[in-house]
Amino acid sequence: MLTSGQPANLSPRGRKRKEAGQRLCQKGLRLMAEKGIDACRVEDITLAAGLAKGTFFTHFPGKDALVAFLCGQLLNDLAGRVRQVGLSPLDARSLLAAVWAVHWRFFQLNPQAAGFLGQAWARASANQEIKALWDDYVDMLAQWIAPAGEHLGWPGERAKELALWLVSSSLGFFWLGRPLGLGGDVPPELIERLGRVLAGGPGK
Amino acid sequence: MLTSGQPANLSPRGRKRKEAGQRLCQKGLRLMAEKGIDACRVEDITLAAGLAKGTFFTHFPGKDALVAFLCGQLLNDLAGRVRQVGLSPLDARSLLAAVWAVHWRFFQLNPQAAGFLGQAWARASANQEIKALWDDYVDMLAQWIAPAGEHLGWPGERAKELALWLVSSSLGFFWLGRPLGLGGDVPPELIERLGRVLAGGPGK
Amino acid sequence: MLTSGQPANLSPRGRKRKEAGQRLCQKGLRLMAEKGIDACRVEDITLAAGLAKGTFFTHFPGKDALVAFLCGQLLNDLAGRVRQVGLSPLDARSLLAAVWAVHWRFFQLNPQAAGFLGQAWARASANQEIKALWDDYVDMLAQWIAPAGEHLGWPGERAKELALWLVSSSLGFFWLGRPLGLGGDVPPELIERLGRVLAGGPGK
Amino acid sequence: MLTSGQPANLSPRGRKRKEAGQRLCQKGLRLMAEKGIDACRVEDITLAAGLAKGTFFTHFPGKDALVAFLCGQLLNDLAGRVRQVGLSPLDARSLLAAVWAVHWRFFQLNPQAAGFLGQAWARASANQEIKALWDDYVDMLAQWIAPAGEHLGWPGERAKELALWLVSSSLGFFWLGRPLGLGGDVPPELIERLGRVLAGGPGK
DNA sequence: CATGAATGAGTTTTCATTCAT
DNA sequence: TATGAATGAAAACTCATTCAT
Repeated sequence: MLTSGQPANLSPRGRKRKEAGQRLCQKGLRLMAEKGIDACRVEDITLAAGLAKGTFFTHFPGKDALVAFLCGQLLNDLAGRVRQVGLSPLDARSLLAAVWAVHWRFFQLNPQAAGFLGQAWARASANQEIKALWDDYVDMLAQWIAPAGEHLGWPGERAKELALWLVSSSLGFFWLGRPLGLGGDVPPELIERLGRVLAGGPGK
Repeated sequence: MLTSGQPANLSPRGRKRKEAGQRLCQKGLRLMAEKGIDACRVEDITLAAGLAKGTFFTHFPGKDALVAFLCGQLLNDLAGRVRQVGLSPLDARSLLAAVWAVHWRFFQLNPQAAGFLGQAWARASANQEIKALWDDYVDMLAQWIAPAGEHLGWPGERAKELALWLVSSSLGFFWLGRPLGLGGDVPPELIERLGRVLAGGPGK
Repeated sequence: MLTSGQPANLSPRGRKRKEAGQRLCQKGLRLMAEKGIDACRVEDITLAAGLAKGTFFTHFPGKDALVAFLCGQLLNDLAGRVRQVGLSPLDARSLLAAVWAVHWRFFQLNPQAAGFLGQAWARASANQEIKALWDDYVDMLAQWIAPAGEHLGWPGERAKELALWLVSSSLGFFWLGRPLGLGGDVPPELIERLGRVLAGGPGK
Repeated sequence: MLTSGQPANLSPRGRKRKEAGQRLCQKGLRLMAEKGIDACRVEDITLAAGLAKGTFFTHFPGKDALVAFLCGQLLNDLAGRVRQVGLSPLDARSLLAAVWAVHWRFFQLNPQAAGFLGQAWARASANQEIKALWDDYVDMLAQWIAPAGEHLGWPGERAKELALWLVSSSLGFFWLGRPLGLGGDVPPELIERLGRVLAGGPGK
């Protein structure tokens, strides 16, 4: 696998191998997001990474494993950003808004992530590993925002739905929007207003 | 094709064929939504419809055609419901809220539709027909809601993004939520509150 | 089948059916010669003949049967022309030349026949009926020309080879030539000279 | 591809692969000539070559490619033999006779070649590559024999037809003859006489 | 470890033929 | 008899995965 604890003391050989694995991830993410997970062959990825087809299987047990690994990586990344939001004390509303904004910005700046996760999600029904990753992520998010939600009158036992709403409204927007050429350049002030307009809020 | 024009006098043979075509659509929608468009073989669909494999190709030129046809049908259905919203005069905020609610309810009651459209979307980059259908739908929606949006300070030239937001936030929720067992039973009052909480609106 | 003995007293229904069968043969010959026997679907033929697909099988037991029938028809036609040559008394050389010329002209004027027979031949190994038709034709021809051949010193037990030579050198020329755009307009005097030049004859 | 350039240092792996490719060609030629190009499945070929079905497609992009490759190989072989005829100075008549004899002997000794080329030809209308190969071959041959033809009174602008005649009268004979069991054992002296008898030449 | 040739299961699609109407 | 919908066998081709070198 690729997640090696120690950051240091790698033999030059080990370093090269690690770099190869990272290239596999990078190129794999890009190609799968662009061409579609199914339409992207293992060989496309290894070719882009400058490796031979067979080498792929020394890094991952199979194509599905790469998909799951990338899912985990992206969700991990997101989780880290969400955690940082919690470091600064915020009132309930601001917390939710901040969490939402984290997701929005992440997908706006990583259209590949939106494209990839959107597709990967379609496999959740067939692939237990992916489903579990998403489940865990939404769970974690729900625990984080549950207090804020309850403070605003959102029932605690429905926190998962609130979390799902935060994720899906941002991921969905960019996933559906990218192929249409929409979303990439929405100016910040409009983003803030999005929910308000929708909700019939004051709009200022 | 499956155009459901006149319910008029069909020979018993014609009726049978039409029913077969509808069964193909129904079962196709269900199976593709559940197992994934790619994972669902043509034979799975015909078997479920009680037909032989080859019969599929007398109804549709290929698998892609069924996917596109179903996309068109679902978006058409949605468009019809949106149009009905316009019949009763509403202020800007209520209009947007109503349009959003139409989408939300549609996907809540048709989880298959969410599952299917979510996946079909992944093929928009590769399948021009599907992309065009989506493009047209978002376009139509944008024109419908542009005045209301402008009334609330949302720039008219960004109406497509607003439309996308309305669609994606509802489709995304149910698409991501269903495999997790979320979304199906969210009570109406929470749904109304969703956007408000998110947007930091009054929330009460 | 299509070969009905009685030329007359056909009910109007019978006449129509006979005409349909002839249309099937005509269009079938043309389409198969043009597109290739395998590439030409049964439906292509019935469509061109203004009939429904299923009707084909009330005229012929299968596609192969049409191919064989057309083979037989064409070879029959050829045989008839060859027989006419025998009616006028000719010396040995002139007889052979005349028989060859009959074939040559037939294929020059019926490029479809050359195209069709050429392909049909490829099926002789798999289709006993076609093989038998050819075998019979060559046999018949061999008996016709054997005396003339022997008169010129060609051993009688090799008459089949002589017959084959007469047929193949004309059929081959037009079959290979047509797709290249060659052969259709070779002027008569060159045709006469063909064999002489090749054989090193006087050439005048 | 199968370019047989240098017989030089090939890794044992490369040698094995090359041999596999050659086996594919050999068996493919034989099977297609015998059973018919269309009736011969890719798997028939690979099985005969001791390989798995999929391996075929690592050597050739598809079945058509093998057909075209074999066409090219056979015509190349023929071309080489024709070129050798030109090395020894001959008068016009002898040159034409020699060129014809080269074709005749080639097809007599390689009945598979006749069977295969005959069929491959039927695909010239559909397959541009094959058509081009034949076109080039006839063109080349025409240029070679044009002077000799003109010397004997055959118009230079009709040299292609003369070339076609030389090829088709030999290829046609063996192609049509083999399934009938004719042609394989025609003694040399009869071969020489063939054209003379046909042409009404001296016949002795 | 890296390589890339070999594998073969799996999928779409075609089309001759059957048969109920 | 004519029709055309249904059938299902067959074939080409793809590609994840294995494994000898």
